[in-house]
Amino acid sequence: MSQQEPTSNFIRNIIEDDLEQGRRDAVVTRFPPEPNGYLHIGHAKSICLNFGLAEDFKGRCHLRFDDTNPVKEEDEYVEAIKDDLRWLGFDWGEHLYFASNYFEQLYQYAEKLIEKGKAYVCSLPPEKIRELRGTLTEPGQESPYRERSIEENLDLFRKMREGEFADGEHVLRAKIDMASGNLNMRDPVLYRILHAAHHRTGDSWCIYPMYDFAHGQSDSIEGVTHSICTLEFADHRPLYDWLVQELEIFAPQQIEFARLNLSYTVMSKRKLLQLVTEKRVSGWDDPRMPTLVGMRRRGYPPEAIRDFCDRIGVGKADSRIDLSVLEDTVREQLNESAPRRQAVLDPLKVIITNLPQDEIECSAANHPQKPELGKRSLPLTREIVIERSDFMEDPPKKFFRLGPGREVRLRNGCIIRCDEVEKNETGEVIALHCSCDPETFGANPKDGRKIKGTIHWVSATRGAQVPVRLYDRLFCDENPDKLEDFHQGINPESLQEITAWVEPQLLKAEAGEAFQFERVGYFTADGNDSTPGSPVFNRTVTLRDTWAKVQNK
RNA sequence: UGGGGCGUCGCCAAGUGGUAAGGCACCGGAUUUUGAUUCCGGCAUUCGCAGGUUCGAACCCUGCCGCCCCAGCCA
Repeated sequence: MSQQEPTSNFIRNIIEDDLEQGRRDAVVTRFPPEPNGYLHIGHAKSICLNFGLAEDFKGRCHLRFDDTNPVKEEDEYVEAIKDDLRWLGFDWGEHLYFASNYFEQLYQYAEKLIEKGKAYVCSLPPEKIRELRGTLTEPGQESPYRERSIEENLDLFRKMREGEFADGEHVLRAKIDMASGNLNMRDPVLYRILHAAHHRTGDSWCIYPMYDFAHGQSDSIEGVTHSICTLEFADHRPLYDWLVQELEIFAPQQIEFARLNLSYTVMSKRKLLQLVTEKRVSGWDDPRMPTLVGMRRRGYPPEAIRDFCDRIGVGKADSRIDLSVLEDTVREQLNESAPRRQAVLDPLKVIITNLPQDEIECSAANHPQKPELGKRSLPLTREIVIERSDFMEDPPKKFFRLGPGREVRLRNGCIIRCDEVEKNETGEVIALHCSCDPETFGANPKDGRKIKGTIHWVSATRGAQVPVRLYDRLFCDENPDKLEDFHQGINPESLQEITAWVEPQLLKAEAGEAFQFERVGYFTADGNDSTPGSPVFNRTVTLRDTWAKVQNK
């Protein structure tokens, strides 16, 4: 992968400047997922950014679960997220944290705020709070409970903690400015009552801090210097800074960047969850999903995803990256690492009428550009199958494949000529009768004739048939998010299940192993459905196909 | 109409007053027992628009235009 200097971005510039000016003497970042769902490629951008920055500036990056909402979070997700992170290749070392570990500290911070007269218990019902918040253009109105005494606030807040009230009865609010143009500053709710068991703290608490009262303080407690988040939190920064200042604690700097959007896919957890619950896909790890588990199952190497995150850059402009960028990184990675094999997706029988022996052992390189990866043998028999699309009865001049009377090279084998086309009653071509030139195994024709085309094949008697899933983009609309209903953009042909012919070697494929099926694409043995001796292949990505491009003109 | 953010090639993105990096895509052409890979070459006289400052502006100033986000006791 690219060893050159990472391209600069505004966050790097800020950090470099902070270091040079002496505002900071170390770099501490963090990746703060909420354990309420699976990670997707958008999270990968944030992960690569945070861990990458820490690595480049010789600092550290924490993994902190932002678990302040017990009704949505589960331990199962914590483990899944850790697993994804490790798979991507990142290591948080000893720095695994949970916002819930700070609940007591956070509570003390809240009392401090009350004591400073900067927070109060508000007993308005939710609807009333919303009503008094005002609108985008009109200022809000102050809560009638805003001027409660410090003593009363403290007493009420302590009783909230003790469980003396029901959910929603009271709330702790910051006392800031109901007329602020920034809605987040209109006395935001800091704590709410929630009689719910938390995945880590169990029933110890019945009041839980809101995001705004947990995130910045958690950053502060951990000594995070640069708290990097997405653009929609920019409006929260004044509150983040206000809390840090009023609490008189270490001040991290929040920096916002634009979240990732990928063409032909949706990224919101809500929509992804919908795809799963509505059974439009087989699960969070369906190979068509933009989730990390899905991409892993599809066969995308983690290196490719990291390379992708490097290539797309970091900025503040809304953008949508073309899927081809991701596919390119996947191909680049797999081209290097995947052993080559032969497989036929859509078979057409070929009978080699004059093959000198029943079976000939052909030697094939596992990777033509890397002889060190060795060779394997490939059985060539009188009956083989080739790709239907490699034959045309009435081919155009530039078709370098098989046609009546035409010659073509069998990859890793010899040259054959199509002598006869066999059809059934309906006129469908069912087999080709060909003759071979036995002199051309591993050699060019003696008479100097040039054979332009090479096609792949599989022995019809020695090859095997295995299930293959051809995946395509989940959406045919470039930006499903802007559709009235994103379901309208779903690609009805995103999955095609077929039975393909593969060379004998492929039966030994192990779950997760990736291959290039020559001239077709990269395929990975499915991690869930493959069993020893009977792999199931997922098409990870096709090969570039300039011939298809020419044809479409 | 309040607050915040953004506008550099089809899609991303460097650039921070000295005369437009790079990647993807696209278009040639060479090599090739994968129409793959690899390799060469092409691809913004111009930076949302209009003025201004300057010897000189994508970068500074002014004014417009357009797009995104915010009214959860979600994160």
